[in-house]
Amino acid sequence: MNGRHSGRPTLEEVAVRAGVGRGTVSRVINGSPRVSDRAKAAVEAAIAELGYVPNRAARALAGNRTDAIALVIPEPETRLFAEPYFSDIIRGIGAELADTDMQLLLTFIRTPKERARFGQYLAAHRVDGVLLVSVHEDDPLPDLLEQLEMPAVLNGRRSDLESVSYVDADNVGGARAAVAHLFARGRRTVATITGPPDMYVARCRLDGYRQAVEAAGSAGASSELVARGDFTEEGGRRAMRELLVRRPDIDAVFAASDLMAAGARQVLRESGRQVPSDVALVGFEDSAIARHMDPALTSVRQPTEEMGRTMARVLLEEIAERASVRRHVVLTTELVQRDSV
Amino acid sequence: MNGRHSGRPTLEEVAVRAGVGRGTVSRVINGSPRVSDRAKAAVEAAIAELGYVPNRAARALAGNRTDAIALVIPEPETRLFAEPYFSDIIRGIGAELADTDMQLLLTFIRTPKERARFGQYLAAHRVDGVLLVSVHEDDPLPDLLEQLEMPAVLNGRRSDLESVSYVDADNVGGARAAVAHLFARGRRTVATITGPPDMYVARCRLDGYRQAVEAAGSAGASSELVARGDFTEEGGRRAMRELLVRRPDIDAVFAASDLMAAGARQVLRESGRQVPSDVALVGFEDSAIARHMDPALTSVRQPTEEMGRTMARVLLEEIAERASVRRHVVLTTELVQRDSV
DNA sequence: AGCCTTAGTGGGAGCGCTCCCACACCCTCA
DNA sequence: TGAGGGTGTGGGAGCGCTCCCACTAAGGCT
Repeated sequence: MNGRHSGRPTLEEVAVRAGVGRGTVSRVINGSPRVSDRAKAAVEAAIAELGYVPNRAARALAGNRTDAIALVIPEPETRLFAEPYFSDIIRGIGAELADTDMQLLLTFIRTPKERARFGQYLAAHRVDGVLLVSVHEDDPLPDLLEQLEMPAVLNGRRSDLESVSYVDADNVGGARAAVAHLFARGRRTVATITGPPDMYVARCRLDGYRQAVEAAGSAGASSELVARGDFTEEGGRRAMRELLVRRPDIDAVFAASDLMAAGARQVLRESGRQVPSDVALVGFEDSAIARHMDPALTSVRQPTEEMGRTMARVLLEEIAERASVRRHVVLTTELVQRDSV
Repeated sequence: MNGRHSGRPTLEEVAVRAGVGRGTVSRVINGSPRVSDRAKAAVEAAIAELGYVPNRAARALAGNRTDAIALVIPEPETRLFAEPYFSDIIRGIGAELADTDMQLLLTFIRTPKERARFGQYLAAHRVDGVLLVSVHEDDPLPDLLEQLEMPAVLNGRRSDLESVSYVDADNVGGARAAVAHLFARGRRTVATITGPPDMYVARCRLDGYRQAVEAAGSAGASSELVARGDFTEEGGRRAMRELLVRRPDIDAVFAASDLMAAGARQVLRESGRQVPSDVALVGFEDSAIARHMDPALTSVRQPTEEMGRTMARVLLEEIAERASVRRHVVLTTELVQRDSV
């Protein structure tokens, strides 16, 4: 059944059926304006009658393109895959691609070997473009992409100076709003648990915290109130313990991720403090964890699905136009109020 | 830069460089045994020197295959995407595919239009095989796949009679173990909150519950102790309320999903009951929610990543051998004990 | 009327592979 | 010594498209 000639109609057969040439059928399929209405109608009828579907491989070979983009997920993040954050981004990407006939390739990069292989993929132009999630500051992939002139869009950026196109959330603004909210609720001693300082996103959230502290006219951002975490639950616990030692009088904590907030809450409870009556708590990301914490965690939501959509849209634009104009998009965040503050 | 001839070496160029014919190079690349060691070495050297990477499109066109498989995610489940369950499955699939040069295509099916389009994809043989997650009983896709003789593997099955290849977890055994554990801890009145009865997985978990109840020599599975949920948190709340009305003396609940367990716990707390002292609680899936509930939820873990790996492996086998031998794999589950029982 | 444009069209050439036939070449055996 | 089998090999013929050149027909201008 699966023989050499599978009986599927080809463009040539459509042409015969429609009584036109191969070129005309190709033009109709690709939406060229240089086709008469009569020919177009005939071709469309023939396509419908025959149930013709273009052969992707032939198209790719002849056209020197692939109609496929890769979504690259580096190893350290494959865990994060479980987060609504990622899945929403992917949903967004999928939604944006639905009307296209771009294919979405999922690519995990775990080992240096896989990284090298992916480099070859790129060099061999097996995809028309690349979507990169959660890039680290020292990730060489974006530079490789740029060098190969391969259209690419990052989710987040590596630094202020990011040159490759990216779509990011307003981390500074989100953090600022969260901390401002704590002050507005009458909290005075607002601490923060940061992400790893070598991650741009972590620095942004810390900046937001500092801005809010300053705006509140508080005694300036005392460095005693800043503890370093690493975006993990355990890191959140460690940082919280540290903060309680340094400043037992803390009455609010802004954690730069929900997971760290969860860790912090455990430590707070162990120390006999109630949330929110003794210490208010705000997280970042608005993940499932936030909703299911006790009390439910107030957190900063990023427009994740929209970010995914935007990433895809931006990439498609970059692929469409040959020239490589970089695009930088920053989407606003929103504070989701629950019971922890 | 991206011109017609991109300067990438072709198989022909490799042949010239190695001083052999095109056919020989092809044979080396495809691992044919009918090549002399001398020729093989020469070709491999030439490939390395030139940095040759086969052109996928040309290969697909000439070989009538695609070296790609699709992972299909139907709409109602795109939300579940956020669950570790899915992401682990995908991770497993990715891991298994890493050593292959199979590509993984992500395909969401949201609308009937998209479903139709995907049918065309299949008919046009744009993929070599299909991985299907969370199929519903009335899902026509598996039958379509079978009819098209397209290799396919389901995650879970539609019924006992499932004919298409599948990889499933031992839902019956997992549920049985969970409920047996409740009895072993001295609970007497063990209720269950089921999934929707039109889902095979829900029926399996209910079966497991019944088996354990019978084995415990309890007064048989009183239908009073079985409440119907729908795998959602709200469904869990509703079912729990119902159970408390029918049997206020319940001292344990087995929820067929963690999300329903979370809903149940809320209702239990509202009714003034403590978990686990008054009522013990067990979930299913071992999701992030389970770990972050208060108290942490004892739950049945499925070997999700292993399921993903197995799905990919089975699919690759099915693609490799032309004949369509169906494979049915059931992997064991494990009770993860936490604080809710 | 003659010329130039433009819209619309057909089909050759080629994209880079795999498949497979034909052809050496070597060894065996009678 | 010759027929009969392997092995290993080269290269023609496609796979189904897109690109582009050549061509026709219909109009617009002087």
